[in-house]
Amino acid sequence: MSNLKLLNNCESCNQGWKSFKLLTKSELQLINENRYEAMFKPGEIMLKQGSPTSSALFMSTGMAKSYIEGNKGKNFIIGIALPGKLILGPGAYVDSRNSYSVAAITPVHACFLSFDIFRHIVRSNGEFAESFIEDLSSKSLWTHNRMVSLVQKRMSGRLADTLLYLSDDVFERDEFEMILSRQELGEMTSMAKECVVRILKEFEEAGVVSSESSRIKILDKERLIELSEIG
Amino acid sequence: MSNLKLLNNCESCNQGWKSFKLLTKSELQLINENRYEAMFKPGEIMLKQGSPTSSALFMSTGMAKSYIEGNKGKNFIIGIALPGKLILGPGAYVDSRNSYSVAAITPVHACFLSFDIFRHIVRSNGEFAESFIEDLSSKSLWTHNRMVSLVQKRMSGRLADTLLYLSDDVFERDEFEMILSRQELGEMTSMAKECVVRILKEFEEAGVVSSESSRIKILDKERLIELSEIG
DNA sequence: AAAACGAATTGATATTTATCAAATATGATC
DNA sequence: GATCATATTTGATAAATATCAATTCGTTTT
Repeated sequence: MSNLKLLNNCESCNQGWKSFKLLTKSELQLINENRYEAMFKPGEIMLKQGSPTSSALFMSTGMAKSYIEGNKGKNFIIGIALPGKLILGPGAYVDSRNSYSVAAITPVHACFLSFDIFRHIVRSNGEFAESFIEDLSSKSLWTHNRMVSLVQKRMSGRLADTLLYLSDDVFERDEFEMILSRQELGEMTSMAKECVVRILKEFEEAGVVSSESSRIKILDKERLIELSEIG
Repeated sequence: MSNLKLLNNCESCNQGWKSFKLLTKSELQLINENRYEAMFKPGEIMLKQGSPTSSALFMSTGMAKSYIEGNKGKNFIIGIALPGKLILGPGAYVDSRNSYSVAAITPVHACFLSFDIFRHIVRSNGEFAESFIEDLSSKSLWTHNRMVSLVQKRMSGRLADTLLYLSDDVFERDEFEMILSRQELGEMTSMAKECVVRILKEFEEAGVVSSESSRIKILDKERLIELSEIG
């Protein structure tokens, strides 16, 4: 991991979190002066569960997976971290520990921002605080939906949900590089990797998706949504 | 549901949320003047999923269940709402809809507080905002733990977790009234009610818990924790 | 190109969990 | 206390999912 300062400042960063628009010039400058820029190669851990939450993380390019290291070494993938979104686990405000790990999937370019300063600004800037609360809330809402999906749907419904997530929220297109291995898809949908293979094959045979090498294409989105709803 | 004003004001309410201590006199008064007090009988719905989040809710006495109405009428119980804790779903800051329902289990005495005013104070009082963020964060952390438990553990581990939750967090003692039906225990642990019965019986036969009528006693907490860890 | 490695796939089987139907218990109501 | 409704329990069975072992495939290394 190299650590050159590649961006001049946060103001010129076009991947900045939208909430940063609510900061004053001096607040933004404070953030800017206390950031640390880094590059990660695929597979490298950017944030380790259990380590102190000394910083909030922003990605300017690349994709990463957020995951919880659960019981007996089994991981649970929370979701894909994307540029322009805040990465700051709930532990920051509870026990000052990162509540999950984050690992780069593609090459990642990211900034670590001082959490102390972040916290200070949250206290003093009400609009920013509200915006942060909105961010926390929408993540929480997403987690709730996720939980209901995982708990109430069968494998095909869960896998359909994850394919829709990748298509709608991550790549914003119907054809995309499958950046997760079958194992990882399993860690996201609570399935054994072999079952991922089987259900995916079912989807292919039904003409819902096609996959050549590592590329996935959603052929029949209607049907995929239906599969998600059937559960 | 009757609606007498039984408490004079928030200041004298000894069940108030701890964050309220951070409010100024005038802020607390504002809250107080815009609250609406209500009593609920067991089974009555206090907050309905999907309805507008016009208010935050505080219970001064009683217990309620928070639950998501999921796919095909199946419920998922998030947890037990207790006096002195804020009830305000993440939807408030996202789509202005209650993201889950809340129903009284015992008789409940509660106050509805204007969300507009709550929101206004969050913006203007940084300490209060931070305290609210801490609250959101700890709920979020709890949800993450919950999700890992539900996804990675087998039935006995999940049920052990829920019994520990009731004992440690809800009743704060090892013997308590089982306020949830087997059906509801199932909605909390993602199990069929018949399976709840069976596993509970296993626990009894192993001398881990005892239950006479609707009273549950944890006899061997060590072992129950072990069961939770085994998963 | 051959070898080596890990990921993906497949089939067979075991385990876990849900469902169904029936019986029993519990509690509320008259 | 009899009756009704509902919750709990039980046993039998079915469905869903995981595991194991073997093979194939794709990449990288030699």
